[in-house]
Amino acid sequence: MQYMKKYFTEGLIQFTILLSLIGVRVDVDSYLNGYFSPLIETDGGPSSAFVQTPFHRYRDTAAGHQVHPKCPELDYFTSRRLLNEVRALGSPARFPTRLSAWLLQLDGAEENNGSTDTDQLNQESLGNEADTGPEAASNRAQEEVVKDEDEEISLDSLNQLVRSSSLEQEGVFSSSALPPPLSELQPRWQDLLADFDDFNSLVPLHMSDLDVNLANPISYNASLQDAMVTSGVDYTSAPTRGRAQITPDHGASLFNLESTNFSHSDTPPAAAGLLASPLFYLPGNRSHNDTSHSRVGGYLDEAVFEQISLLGLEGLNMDSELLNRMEGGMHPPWLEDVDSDSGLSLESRSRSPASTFASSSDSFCEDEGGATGYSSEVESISNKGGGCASEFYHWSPVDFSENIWHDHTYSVQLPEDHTPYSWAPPLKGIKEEVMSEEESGPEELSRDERRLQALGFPFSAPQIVNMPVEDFLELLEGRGLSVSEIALLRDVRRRGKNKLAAQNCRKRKLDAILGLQGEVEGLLAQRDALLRERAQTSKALSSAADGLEALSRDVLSQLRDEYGRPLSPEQYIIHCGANGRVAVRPRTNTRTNTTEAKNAKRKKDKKH
DNA sequence: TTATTTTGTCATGGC
DNA sequence: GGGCCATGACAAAAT
Repeated sequence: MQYMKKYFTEGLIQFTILLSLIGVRVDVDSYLNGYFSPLIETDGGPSSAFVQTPFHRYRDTAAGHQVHPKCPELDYFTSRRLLNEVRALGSPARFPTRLSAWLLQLDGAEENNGSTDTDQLNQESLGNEADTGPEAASNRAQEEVVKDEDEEISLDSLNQLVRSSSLEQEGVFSSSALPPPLSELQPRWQDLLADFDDFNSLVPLHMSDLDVNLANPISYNASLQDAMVTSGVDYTSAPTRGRAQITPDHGASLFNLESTNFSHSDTPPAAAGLLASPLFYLPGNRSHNDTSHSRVGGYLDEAVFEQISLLGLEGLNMDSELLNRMEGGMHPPWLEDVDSDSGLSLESRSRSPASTFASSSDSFCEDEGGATGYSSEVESISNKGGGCASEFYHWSPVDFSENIWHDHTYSVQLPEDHTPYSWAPPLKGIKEEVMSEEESGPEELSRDERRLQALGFPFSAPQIVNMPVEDFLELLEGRGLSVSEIALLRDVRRRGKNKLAAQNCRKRKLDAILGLQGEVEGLLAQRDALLRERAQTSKALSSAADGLEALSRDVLSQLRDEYGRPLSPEQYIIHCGANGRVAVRPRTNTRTNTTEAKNAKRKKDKKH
């Protein structure tokens, strides 16, 4: 099944290239990630990332520079975002200047946009290729070879040491038929012992190198990062692949190489070839402006005016102060503050309509099938034509169907695109929205959004959540809201913030688990390496001991006792004192049989 | 249909 | 004291 999928994917890519040749825009990346059909028009908006945290920025890539497929760095999405801003505020008629300017800028933006982003993207891609390409991999491989050579050198040195000692002994004692006097043997023994000192010094040096090598966390971190971004798509080659995503402007994400499983070896040329391919819309490429660009621009215009036409242009009785604040700049101060530590969606697709509303902290009921509880209260207030609720009730309710978020993917959003009023759904949400509109009608609203909508409150839940506390308190106090309304707003804010906090917490927990997993793997690898090192050292030491034993026997066989008889190795040993003097001493009872002791030691080592 | 995972929410504690 | 954040626990939705 995997092979079939692989072949199907490759075939799909080839088919996509053919479609691109004939001018059909295909979003392969989105298709391969299962967000929506590759041929469907991406109608939606920027990523759901309303606020961001560093880990969200780094979620999908080890280096943190990978462009997420949902990344709203496209003018098309920017335009949709502006549209959503207008819609979120109730009516475009409230901001005629801004809206007109925006609409007039569309054509200019079509011509001017995209090239810089794409240029930068390509440069980053090439830069990443240079940093993480096969050259870097080759360097890493060379480093590993050097490390291996170090180990081999250490072991070879040890073996040569033992062999040289033996050869030297043979040369010394075979050169003369008569046994040399002990005074002549002593320097030789000192040389041999000095060699053993060198041998001793070799082991800790080697072990320290081993520690350095094994303690190097880079490899573990890299694999961990790879594992973290591996989700259905093989990202294991990401570090060397670099960012080869081709992202033309206006949302026409033509190809995303990250969705294809290139191997380490063929990725750089493949990426370079694709970058240079006329199939991709590169900055300055004439075909870009002539084909996809204009076509997407046409889609944009159609979509924009279609959406505007759906908004309704009737006037709204907006609170003048709020209106002034919003008209003063489509980015109120509290909404500029959304670049916080979370890239999570505040809005979520509502749970089941039948989900129970069991919050004990507020007094609002589900407003389905006839508003009850708080909704009815709001309605009653508005019907009476008094109170703050009536003010908000005349607001054109925010079209929350366009603001349904269900981004559980911690998507990345570029800082320049985090316009707080843009509550367009992420791509996944787009898919759901498209499907829902075609099949089952508009998406259901979240519980809080339904309440806010029933209240006719001019702010969406994310706006309530992200506005500074000063503005929020001013909102609560300066509007003459009822206790239940204040409780609702407080609950909305509290739940929204806690939702983000929970998502951050879970992400941190996951990262911690993955980090610990990598650490455990690293420690296991280090343990294995140390065990291998110990075995090698023991083997070398045993060999050296054998050589020493042979040398001792050779020396003793050539020595004579006072009666002219050769010394028996079973009765005498050659002892080296601390001062370097070498002497022949009778064996003691505790050390009568070195062979047995040696064998016992070997058995003991084998057990380990 | 069931088991597992994901997500939202609440409660609690610390800052 | 209030707001915010982190986190465990629970329930419901999603897979």
